[in-house]
Amino acid sequence: MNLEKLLADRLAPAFSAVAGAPVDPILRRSQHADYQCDAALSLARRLGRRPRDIAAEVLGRVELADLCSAVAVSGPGFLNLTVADSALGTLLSTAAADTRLGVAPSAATETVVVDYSSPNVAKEMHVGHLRGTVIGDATVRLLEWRGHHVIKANHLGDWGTPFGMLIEHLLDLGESEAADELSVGDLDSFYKAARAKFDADDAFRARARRRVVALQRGDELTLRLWRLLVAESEKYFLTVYDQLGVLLTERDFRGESYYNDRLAPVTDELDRLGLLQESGDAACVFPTGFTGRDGQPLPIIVRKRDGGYGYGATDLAAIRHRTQDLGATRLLYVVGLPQRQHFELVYAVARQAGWLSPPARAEHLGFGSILGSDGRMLRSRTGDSIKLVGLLDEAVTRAAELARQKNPDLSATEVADVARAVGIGAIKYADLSTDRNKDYVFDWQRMLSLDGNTAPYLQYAHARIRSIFRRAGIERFTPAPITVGHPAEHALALELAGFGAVVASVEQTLQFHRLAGYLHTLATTFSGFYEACPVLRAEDAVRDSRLALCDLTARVLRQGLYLLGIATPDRM
RNA sequence: GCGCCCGUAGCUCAGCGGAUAGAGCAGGGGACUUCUAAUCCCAAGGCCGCAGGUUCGAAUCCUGCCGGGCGCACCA
Repeated sequence: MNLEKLLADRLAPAFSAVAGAPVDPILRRSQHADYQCDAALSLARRLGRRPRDIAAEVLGRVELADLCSAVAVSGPGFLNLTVADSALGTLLSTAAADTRLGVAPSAATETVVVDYSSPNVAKEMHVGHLRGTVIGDATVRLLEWRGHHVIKANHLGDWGTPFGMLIEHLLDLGESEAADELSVGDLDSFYKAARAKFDADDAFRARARRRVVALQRGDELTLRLWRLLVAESEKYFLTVYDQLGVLLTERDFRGESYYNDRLAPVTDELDRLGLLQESGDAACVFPTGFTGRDGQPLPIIVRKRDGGYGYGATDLAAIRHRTQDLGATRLLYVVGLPQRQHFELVYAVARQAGWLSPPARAEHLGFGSILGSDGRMLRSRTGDSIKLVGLLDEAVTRAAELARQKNPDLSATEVADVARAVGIGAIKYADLSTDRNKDYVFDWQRMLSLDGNTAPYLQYAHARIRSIFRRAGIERFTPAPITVGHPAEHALALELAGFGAVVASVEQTLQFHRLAGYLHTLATTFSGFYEACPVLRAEDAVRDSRLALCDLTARVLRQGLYLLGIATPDRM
């Protein structure tokens, strides 16, 4: 169901014939027609001809009679295309009969690793983990739907110097008490207590340092305690993921420690390649083209002065593993924007070492911060970071109030289901509906609003369509052929026919706000259609066709929201 | 000092080198014996941070400023 591609595939040869070379027929939606083609304008200079003449010649050659009811040269040389109702009807009838809604899997599927979420063991998940987890989840859903082999990599912070103090604190508390504290999700106070002792108590600090050494040496007792910390934390993270409704499971934890055995080989290989340099008693790689303060070259610290490996080494080992062992060709890192430079360095080193060569490539999917209404990073009144579970609970509570207030007919269980879908959906949608590079302002009022570009609005649009079928007493609907006639039907059909193009585009750019924007436009266009075109009150074939349009709209909304990780209740 | 991100309507944001810069919210006006008004329709609202440049054409590309945020060696 990629109408845009159908049109482009007809225009391209006509343009190529006129230009004598391959031409991209720059096609886009238009206010002046259904689609406009801008290629003649950009071609004018190259061909030394007037753009309107080029457009006219293309118009003479292009074969569009079956797809368009009108094609005309307009303005300085645009080609305005009006899609034929008959073509829309055929296209949508086919899509409606397809479980994939006419969106085929990607032509070139590949193995993709998505590195995201990545909380730290024995540390609370806070709002800072929200965006990474939500964007990563949407990335996984979309790429999987397009048929790629997607490997979820939850790069857990499960190794490093903090574990000395955490293990010593665990010993102070006693194993079972510590496990209790962690399993109920009180990670924050556990970590803070350890930290406080580390900062205040010299003897504790000394113990913690010895413990780190024991851990790195592979001391059995120490490792057992470390595993206890990791296991309890993972258990807790899984409850958060469950509440958030993301696809991450226990199989996706791939902590930093996973790469421990590979750090020495990676370092040796960098050395053999002549990339490793001693600098200030540390073993570093200085990729070309990066400078920091005072114009000094920027290093990736592979091995620290104390002999331990830096996180750069772990990141390099992970890249090598992902491309060489897992056979991945697309490496995605859903990590906050502040770490941009770090990843640029890592990718540069990996390329120089030959672990990241075409077609394999890495991409940092950075994202901005979540801000409070004061325009500063979202924090609690006391200035602490906000616990993610608290935020999610509040979303569900607020949504439950809303559901009870708006629809008193719902049963208690229905309210609970709707509240979860709407509350969690609202948070995710607020995140995914704006450009991920930008910071965004967290605002309960706005994200839970029933109108505007929000999850509740889209969920309502979906539920409203489902209610049409309930009212009609239709349990399982078999789509009838779709016939497009009324202008509002035409507008809706045109939107529906654009779903495939949006999905294909987001597959490349991973700009989920485009998908969100598409769904919002689809929902408002549907509302216009529903306002203008009677459905159940229409007669026979028209009624069946309109029901099919309704059904297809509901399914596209449902699938689109699913790709964003958002649930669509049948009733609201 | 070097680098990255951001600056578009009162607010929150779209805008992929092309026609008169678009939505939503708030504020103004209208439409309920309803196919769920949790909706829809109408009007209003803009030196696209500033200044140059490239181009037939710039919110979009380039350069330089201004403003906000964030990085820049042994934490991840």
